[in-house]
Amino acid sequence: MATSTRPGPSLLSALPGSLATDLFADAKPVRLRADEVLFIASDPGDGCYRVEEGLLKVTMVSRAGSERILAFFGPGAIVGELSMIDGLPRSASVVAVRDAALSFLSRAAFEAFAKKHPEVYKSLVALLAARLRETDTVVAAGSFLPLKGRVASTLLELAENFGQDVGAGRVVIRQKIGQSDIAAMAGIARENVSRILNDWKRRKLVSRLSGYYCLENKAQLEHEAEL
Amino acid sequence: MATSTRPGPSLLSALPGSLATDLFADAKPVRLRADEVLFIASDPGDGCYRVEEGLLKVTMVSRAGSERILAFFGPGAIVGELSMIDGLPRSASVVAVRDAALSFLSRAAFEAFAKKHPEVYKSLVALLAARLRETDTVVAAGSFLPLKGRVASTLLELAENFGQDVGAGRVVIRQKIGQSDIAAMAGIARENVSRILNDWKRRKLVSRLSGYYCLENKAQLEHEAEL
DNA sequence: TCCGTTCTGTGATGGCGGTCACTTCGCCAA
DNA sequence: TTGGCGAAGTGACCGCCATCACAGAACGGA
Repeated sequence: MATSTRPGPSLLSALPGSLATDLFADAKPVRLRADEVLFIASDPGDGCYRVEEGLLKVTMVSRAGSERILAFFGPGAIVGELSMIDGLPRSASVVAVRDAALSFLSRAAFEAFAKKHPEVYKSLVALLAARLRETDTVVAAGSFLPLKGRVASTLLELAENFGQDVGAGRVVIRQKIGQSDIAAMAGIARENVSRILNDWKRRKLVSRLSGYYCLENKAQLEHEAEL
Repeated sequence: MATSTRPGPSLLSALPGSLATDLFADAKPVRLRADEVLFIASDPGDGCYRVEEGLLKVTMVSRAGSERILAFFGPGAIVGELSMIDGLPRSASVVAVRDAALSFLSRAAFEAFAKKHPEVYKSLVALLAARLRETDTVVAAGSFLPLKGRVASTLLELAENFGQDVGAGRVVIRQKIGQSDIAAMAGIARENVSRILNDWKRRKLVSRLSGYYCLENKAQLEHEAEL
């Protein structure tokens, strides 16, 4: 029943309905307040979480303190699966952007479940494959695109995950994302995001409706994001 | 026989011995000459290859023609698994750096095998997880490190895959890799690789023995590569 | 051994984009 | 309304690094 929220919450994260339900059936609930840290890179860790509600960000932080956001994850998404799989320390940090509720699944629980339902591996493999594709395009964007291109690319990624189509190719990003977050995703300075976004507002490529960014002309943005 | 070269060819790519042998038991052999293209990004594709001998590089190429090398793969490595998994177009291009021999495994063959031996999924998952970790550190390096750091990071990655320890912390990279390739891996200009490498030669951090780069002081390089 | 071709070394130059320093806006709470 | 505070806008500056332009080195045939 109702396996998918209509716009498709994210190819990058969700497991197919019934499987996920069973897998997390008796996972331990975890709550986070806004800005609370779930874990940081290099922490030991051997389980993953499913986001039930709220919003998380996955980041890498430099010694100097600047952060690069690898992804935002909303309801349905899985985080922390790498350490669950290989038992190594967490590869990145995860922080709640706003209050969030999660379910924790230990490696042991996962393996027990997987023994009975080997199909989960298929889903896991699909999930990892999708992440790998996404990360590869991030590397490519960082290598080839100038500022504008990277911002365009970032907006499109957000639209992919949180976008709601509202006709005529217009897409609203249904999460409050600030410029500094966009900057941290694109890996550029916040000031430049401001400049670029304004330019695009004037040229009617994007707009802002009560705090939410809206892509007015997705096609044009895709063109900007081309390698 | 001889499934493994002694130093452990690469955490990032190989499957555990017996499994791999069986899985690729009747895979179709493929041969490539140096510089020949196996496939390019966006090609359709639904199978993967195991490198039997030779050397491949995985790259993203921009419209403008510049390339970013995501990885080099030698014997034992698996390439093209993403399309095998999800059936989508190839996410990157693969080119033979020198003459190479591969085994091709179709998606169908893989799935048939996986039905009988669900353990392969575990290996696949481990493989993908390792790749994801690697890619994440590439993103981080690109975000935070200055030129030197990225070169250091690149050399260490090469050492990881192709390094042979020769005592006293010295590691030789047992593949002929030119400066332009290092540059393309680090995502910087070739000229700067030259400058940096010379600086390091003077300071005895690296050396070159008949065409092979050698890390004389791995610890110091790791320090350069720190976020 | 000689030559061509492909790699490597090095300076000069310029531009993209980061940083700094503010100002202005928008939102909420008193 | 009115402060207050964080987010967003904008200009000026400046440094890192890509680019350009060659000069050597090295290597691999003929």
